[in-house]
Amino acid sequence: MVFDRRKSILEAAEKSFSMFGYKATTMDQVAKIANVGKGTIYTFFKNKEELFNEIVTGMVKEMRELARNSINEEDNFFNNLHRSLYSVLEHRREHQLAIKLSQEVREIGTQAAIDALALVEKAILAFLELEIERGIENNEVKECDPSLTAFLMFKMYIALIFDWEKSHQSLTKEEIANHFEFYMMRGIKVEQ
Amino acid sequence: MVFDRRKSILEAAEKSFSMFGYKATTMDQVAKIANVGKGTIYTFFKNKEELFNEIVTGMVKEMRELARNSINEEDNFFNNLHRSLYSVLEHRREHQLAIKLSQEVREIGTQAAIDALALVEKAILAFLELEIERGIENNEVKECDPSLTAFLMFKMYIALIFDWEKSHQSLTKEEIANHFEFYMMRGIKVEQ
DNA sequence: TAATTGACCGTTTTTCTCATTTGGTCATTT
DNA sequence: AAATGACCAAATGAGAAAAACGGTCAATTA
Repeated sequence: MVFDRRKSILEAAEKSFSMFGYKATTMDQVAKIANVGKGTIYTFFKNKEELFNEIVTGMVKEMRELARNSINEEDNFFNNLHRSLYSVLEHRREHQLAIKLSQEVREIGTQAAIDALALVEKAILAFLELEIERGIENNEVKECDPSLTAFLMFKMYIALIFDWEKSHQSLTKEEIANHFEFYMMRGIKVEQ
Repeated sequence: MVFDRRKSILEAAEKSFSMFGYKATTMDQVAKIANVGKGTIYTFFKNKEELFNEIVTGMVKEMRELARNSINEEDNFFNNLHRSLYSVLEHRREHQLAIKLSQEVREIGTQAAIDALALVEKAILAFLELEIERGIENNEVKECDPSLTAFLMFKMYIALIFDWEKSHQSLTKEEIANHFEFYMMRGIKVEQ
């Protein structure tokens, strides 16, 4: 059984970035946690930023997988989309790395942390866009710009899950599903 | 013709807060611009915060008036709400004080600036809520929680006017009206 | 005598300096 | 050939000194 240095470095980095954020994580620390010399890190990763990207990419992949697995081909557009959006955003809300990076963006605005969270958002939007395109093809969703629709849908979920509870009691999963269905799917206008 | 010191102070303060933000505005500076002694300011306003509140309250009143004047009793819910929301948010976008305060919140997170913008948001939401209640009474809008509906409507407008253009070409007034009508009023679901 | 003022006060913020820490390298060791 | 940690220039942070701040009030003005 050989000692997999690359894997050890990645595990140490994930641990450290999750606990201290991007800026406060030092390469010396990662080396110590990983039980390797500092120079060894640089034989596997070009620099701190690339090591960080590797970790973030992994998180994004994980979330994409989660979203994919929430889709049930038998089920309808609305149920599928609600299940995957909700589970991804709940996962993100509880993911230590995502939490720490959000905090870092808020408190010191580290560029690398901003970029990482933007990457997560971009991945979610790309996933949503594909699902909306499928919805249009299946005639479950009206003709519309999938990109804009994904964008507004995402904003609505963020508003329902994260923003509303800043000034009101937080909503349950069922309430969010109902509101999503009411506002986004059916609209508020009384039909004449 | 007497010299209205209170008015002069208010004008100087508005100028200064708009140019430099809350934190970077000094009472010495306001006094100098207003052509009064620093002590005079404190005969009219308890402290810097209260002077600032006076200015912000004025801005909110101005926006409320603008929103009220956009409502035409003859017109329907959708047209009225679009006109007033759009004009208020465009006004806010171009209002020097609002711009400076947004920047200050982004860059240094001054509490007084955060509170001021929250006050503006609260006023807009209160206005929307009333209009939505009227819409429900007139049977133009389906039964729903006016508070949550106002909140989501506001978020959607912010997304369309401010957020979308961060990564795409900005939308025209007509496009925003159409998207608002499509997504919020009618919904994306194909009716069976 | 009522209104106005700016010198003044304690506190906060900014600036400057310098010792420490950082990301990254590379000659040496394994 | 792979791994290492002493080493380097650059970035950072602690701490002291100086400047600027909001707010007060005795002196001044009208």
